[in-house]
Amino acid sequence: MARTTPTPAVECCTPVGADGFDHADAAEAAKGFAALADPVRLHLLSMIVAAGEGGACVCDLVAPSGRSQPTVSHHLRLLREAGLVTSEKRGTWAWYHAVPGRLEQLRAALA
Amino acid sequence: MARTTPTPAVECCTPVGADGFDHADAAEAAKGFAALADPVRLHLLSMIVAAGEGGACVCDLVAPSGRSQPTVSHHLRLLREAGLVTSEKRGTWAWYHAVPGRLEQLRAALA
DNA sequence: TTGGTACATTGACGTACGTCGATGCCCTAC
DNA sequence: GTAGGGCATCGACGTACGTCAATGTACCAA
Repeated sequence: MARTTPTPAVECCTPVGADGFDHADAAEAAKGFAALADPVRLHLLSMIVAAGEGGACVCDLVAPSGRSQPTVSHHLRLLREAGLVTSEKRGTWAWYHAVPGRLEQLRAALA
Repeated sequence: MARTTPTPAVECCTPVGADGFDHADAAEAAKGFAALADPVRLHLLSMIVAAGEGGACVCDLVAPSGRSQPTVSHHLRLLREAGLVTSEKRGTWAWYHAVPGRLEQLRAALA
């Protein structure tokens, strides 16, 4: 805390009281941003978003990412756990879809 | 790469070619999001943004963050290195200002 | 000069992350 | 059933992160 100890001669400033963030909200938003804090995941997410309605197949995400298949699977899991994408298994292949609401939510946190 | 090895009977999907992200852009955006990937930094940034034109004094950021002064200093340094805030030393105190352009830039990356 | 205040830096510690090779599970084709 | 491909999980490794106590630096007041 500022100025709990003997105060210097001059006031430092007017305390900033209003912070728009609840602590729980901050933790929630931080998790979302953490999922975006890696170039590989941004790349994957951008491809999934670009795939639109139909979704994107993992088999077409591995090569462009330049990472091994297990690594891609790991990143997709993180994106899923952050609520940014959903996954669906269709026969042999796994399809990932973007969650626009979650993106919008994070964009709103940057106001 | 998908389908470099003998193809199964059915095509998996139509490859997603168009990803809006240049690799360099992705790395740049990832650094910005990494700076937002911590509740403490989100809290600090929100207070600095709320302080507006005048900026926020560090002495009023430490207590609300619930972290030690060195830890707050560390987080402020990361925010500064990510281009989200600037710092200015005025006499005894240090003032931090938000960089609205950088925030806008990251918000745009979520499109 | 001497003392105290504001902030940054350093060093250390535990933990989480990014990456890969190896392996396991499920589905499809034959 | 058998074989093979798609994807997730596991185990291991190096690195980066979040945190604090201790210390350093700059400034102000008496």
